[in-house]
Amino acid sequence: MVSALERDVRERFRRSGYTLTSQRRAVLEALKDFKGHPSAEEVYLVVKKRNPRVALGTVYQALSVLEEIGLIEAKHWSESPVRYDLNTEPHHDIRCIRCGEVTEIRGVEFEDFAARIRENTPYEVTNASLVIEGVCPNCQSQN
Amino acid sequence: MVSALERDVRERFRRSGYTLTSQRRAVLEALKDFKGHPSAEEVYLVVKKRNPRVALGTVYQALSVLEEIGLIEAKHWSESPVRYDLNTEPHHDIRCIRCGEVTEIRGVEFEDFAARIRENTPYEVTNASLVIEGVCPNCQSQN
DNA sequence: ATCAGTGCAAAGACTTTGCACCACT
DNA sequence: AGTGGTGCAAAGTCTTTGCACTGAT
Repeated sequence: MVSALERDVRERFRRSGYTLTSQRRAVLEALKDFKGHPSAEEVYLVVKKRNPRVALGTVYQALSVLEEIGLIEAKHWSESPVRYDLNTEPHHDIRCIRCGEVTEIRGVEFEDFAARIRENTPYEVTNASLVIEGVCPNCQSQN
Repeated sequence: MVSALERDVRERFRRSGYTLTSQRRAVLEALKDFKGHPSAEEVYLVVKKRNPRVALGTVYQALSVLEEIGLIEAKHWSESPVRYDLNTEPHHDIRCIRCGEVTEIRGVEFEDFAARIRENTPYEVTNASLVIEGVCPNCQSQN
């Protein structure tokens, strides 16, 4: 059976005009398998295991295409490298500023809030996301 | 008369243990004067006009100290350089992905939302902020 | 044959670091 | 004289770019 995600992937590539290449698919697979929010470098390492010929530059390019067509989301936390995740259910993540662990936050509804933003600006909003950082329970106890 | 901000500045430096040097003050002044959200480089250019001997590295260091003690806020939009603003009234900014213009969004209340976040995670939240991007009216009309 | 996509290396942008010097205790 | 801060340059990290090559229409 072809999954809904699979159909969505093909559909988005078709509409965008970009080609669904094996490298781009591999990046998507790597993101699917990766627990947490890998950086481009981390995605690259996973992808390279299966196909050692892929270049880091290609992974960057693939991530940028996948983000552009809405299949993945880029997270800009305050430490440097951009991290990515599959754009499935809307959800929010918090990242520990000590150890870097990323955890999902449940029970917080963002959509009404995003709607309010759209009502209150003449901009055409393309991205409204949360950056949440803190200290995880584990690191708190190590004080 | 010594302004409230001025008192706050001294107080925060005192509590933090950092020294309120002329360079750090100059960075703060530059941020006060700058309309919009300057990058470290832009702050540096302003500061250098008054004191040509300051180094870019010092500006980076000063910004990092000022952020740490809560006097300024760092904004991580999706294009690369971090941009800063004075941490005065809570407010939200949207940045045009075409021209880079930053505009304040009014009429959106974040505090209840932030409280919900705190309730729904075991992390000690140190930073919860919004990244909002879009296309400004001016750039929309240039399509 | 064409043309988007790729691999590779080199360049680029932004930021941090190391270290000698400085200024204030 | 000791300690945190500074100026400067060099190094570092993350990302993009140029270009020749490849692979699918």
